[in-house]
This record gives sequence, structure tokens and C-alpha cells, in this order.
Amino acid sequence: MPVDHEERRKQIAEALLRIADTEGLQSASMRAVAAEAGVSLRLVQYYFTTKQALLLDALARLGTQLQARMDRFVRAAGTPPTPRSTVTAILTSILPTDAESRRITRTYAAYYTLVLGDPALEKQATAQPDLLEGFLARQIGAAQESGEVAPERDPVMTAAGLLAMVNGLGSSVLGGQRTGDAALAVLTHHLDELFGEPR
Amino acid sequence: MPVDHEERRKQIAEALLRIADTEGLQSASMRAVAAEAGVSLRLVQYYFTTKQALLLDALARLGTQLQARMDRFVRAAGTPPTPRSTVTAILTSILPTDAESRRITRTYAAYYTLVLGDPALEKQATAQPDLLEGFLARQIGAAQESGEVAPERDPVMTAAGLLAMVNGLGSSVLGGQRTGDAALAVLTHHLDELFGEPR
DNA sequence: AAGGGTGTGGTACACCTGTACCATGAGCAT
DNA sequence: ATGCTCATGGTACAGGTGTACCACACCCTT
Repeated sequence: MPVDHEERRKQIAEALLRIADTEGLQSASMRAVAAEAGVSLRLVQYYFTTKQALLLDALARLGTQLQARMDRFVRAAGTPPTPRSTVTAILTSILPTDAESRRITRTYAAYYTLVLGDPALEKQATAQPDLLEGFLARQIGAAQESGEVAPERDPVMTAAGLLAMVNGLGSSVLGGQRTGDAALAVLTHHLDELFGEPR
Repeated sequence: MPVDHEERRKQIAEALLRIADTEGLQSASMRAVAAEAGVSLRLVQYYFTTKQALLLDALARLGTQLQARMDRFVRAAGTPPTPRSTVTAILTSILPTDAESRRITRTYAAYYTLVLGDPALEKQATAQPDLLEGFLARQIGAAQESGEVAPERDPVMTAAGLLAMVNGLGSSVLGGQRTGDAALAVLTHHLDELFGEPR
């Protein structure tokens, strides 16, 4: 058995994600995934016994991709990293402004309806935002100590608000209500207001 | 034909919305809707020729319900209405904090995936937020002129940010990441920060 | 050389989906 | 009374769904 299981699983899971991105999860039948991945239906069943398992694995991979993108953005944000550059990097990395972020955001959106109502998926999907929110809150707290952010702001509330705003902005972009650049402008306006003026 | 068409349509559409709320739209088959409404499958077909039509009509009704709720909140906000009370009323009315708003938010969420990718639904769903955003922006602008809001804030950006934040907060509540009260606390914190302190 | 697990293919099965079709009362106009 | 349109019921049909089952070829171990 010289086949690399992980490789095949990745190949199939990413086919699922591709379909979720372009046509939505409702079009991601086992057969469609198999065709997209260029394998037989049986193989999809073989590597992921059930559809639920495939969905869950693909969602985890999507999370990893987003994490990698955020890391990349944070690293590219500037040396030395300041709280402001870090927060800005993370939040802008989530916004659907380029091809990759649009893809990721759309795919997450495709999962959204599915996640509600399925506690198994729910746990998987809420763990990451919780950590992220705490991290952002700490960054804002640090910015407060260095005087960049007004002391009367509550770091936890502010972090939660910013993250929710980015989420909402992302939705509005996907819904065609706003362009990605417009959403970015809204975000930067609020960041400018939170930290000192322009930069 | 002494039957009231509008009444029957309402009965059926609301059955659809009830299913969308409790089990998601993927469980809202024509048969399920018929059963929920207590009518035959044929009748659902009769009053809404196609499923698409039923979905669209129900979505419009949902929009009307939300609009009614917002109106109610705004009227109850206080006399005379101030920009702050109006903005607060509208935004809190959207947040899933009580049974009705939870129902409305959940049902909108159920539509979310469907709306993306279907331009027909998209137009119907983005018209309302656009108007709302403009209205909020004007309220904030008025608050600026009376000195309640700092003049360096951009009303349009601020309105867009707040609305997006409320949207995102709603999602996090539905996802079980936060309680409705916690979301409300985040919102009021930001409103307090936007307008003068507490009240 | 034999055997057994592993990877793969094809296919069948039971079920659910939206929609189309046929039929039948009931009230009203002629 | 005789039609006619409206409102309703039942059911059939074609297609797609996830999953289960059967078969076979390979390679590694014994």
C-alpha cells in the first residue's frame, strides 16, 4: 500500500472545499466531490467513511488555511511587531479583499448554515474565534499600556466588537452589498479611530 | 371560492419560516412545509407554483416582520426621539436577545447560504440593509450637529461598522459563542463610546 | 507458493426531492 | 339544470442522495 493516505484525504477534502466555494455545500454531493477530485465515488467513501466525516475534515483544513494566512499576514506586518500592526494584520487578513480571502470567506459562509444546529461542527468552529478574540484583547490591552489606545476602552469588548464587525463586513461583501475595498475602508476607519490618528 | 388567498399563503409561508427557524432550510421540503401548515402537498403547489416562489415570498414576509419589530422598538425608544435612542433601538432590535429576535435572526441565517449565489434573492435581501445603513448614517450625522458625536467620525463609515458589528454579534450568538446579553453588552459599550458617556 | 490485508472499481438499494398529471367536489352564471 | 372556473386531494415520475455490498488486483508477509 504505497499510497499516501493523507495525500488522498487532502486531495478529496480540497475538492469538497472547492465545490463549497464555487457552488455551495448543497451541491457538494459525494459524487460531485468524487468527480471534482478525479476519483471514484467508492474512494471518497473509503477515505471518509461518511459524509459527515468528510465535511468535518474539510472544515478543519479550512481552519488551518485561514490560520496560515493570518500567520503570514502577521509576520509580514512589520518588524518589530506592534499591537496596532498585529491587530490590523489579523483583521484585514480575514476580510475578503483578495482571491484567497474571498475563497476562504465564501467557503466558511457555505458552512455557516450547516454549523448552526450541528453541535459537533459548532464546537469545532467556535474554538478558533474564541482564542482569536482573547489574543486580540491582549494586544489591545498592551496598546493601552503603551498609550496608543485610550484607557477607558474595555479591551475584551473592543476586541469582540472588532471581530464581529469584520465578520459582518465580510458577509456584506459576499452578499454583494459592498466591495472588498469598501469594507477595508470601514475597518481602517475604525482602527484609526481606536488607535491614534492615521499612523 | 370564499377562501382568502392571502390568508392561505401566509399560513403556508409562515410554516416554511417556522421550519427554517427550527430545523434549517435544508429540512424545508415542500412536503415538510405542507405537513407543518396542515395542508396537502398539492395546496402548497397551488398557492406557490414553485419552491423558489415560496422561498422568496417567505423571505419577504420575514423582512416585513423584522421591519415591524424595528418600528416598534423605535417608537418605544422614547419621546421625543433622539438620534441616540433611535440608533440604539434599531441596533438592539436586530440583536438576538429575546425569543422573537432569536427567531428572526435564526431564520435569516437559514436563508444566508441560499441568498449567496442566487442573484434574485440577493437583490431582495440587500435592499433593506442598504436603506437601513443610510438611515443610521443620517441619524449619526444629526447627532454630530448637536454635538453628541465627535465631528471627526465619518457617519457613513460609522453606520456601516455598527451594522456590520451587530450582524457579526448576531452570528456569534447563534453559533453559541456568546449569549445574547453578552452581545448586547458589547454593542452598548461601543454605543457609549460613540455617543457621550453612559447617558 | 500461499494467503491476507489494502486499495480500488462498479453497482445496487432505499429514500427523498420538486414537479406534473388526473380527478373531483362546490359554488356561481347562464 | 348545465356548464365553468376555483379549490383541493391523491399520486406518479424522473432524478438525485448517502450508504452498503460484491468483486478483484496488488504487494507484503509467512
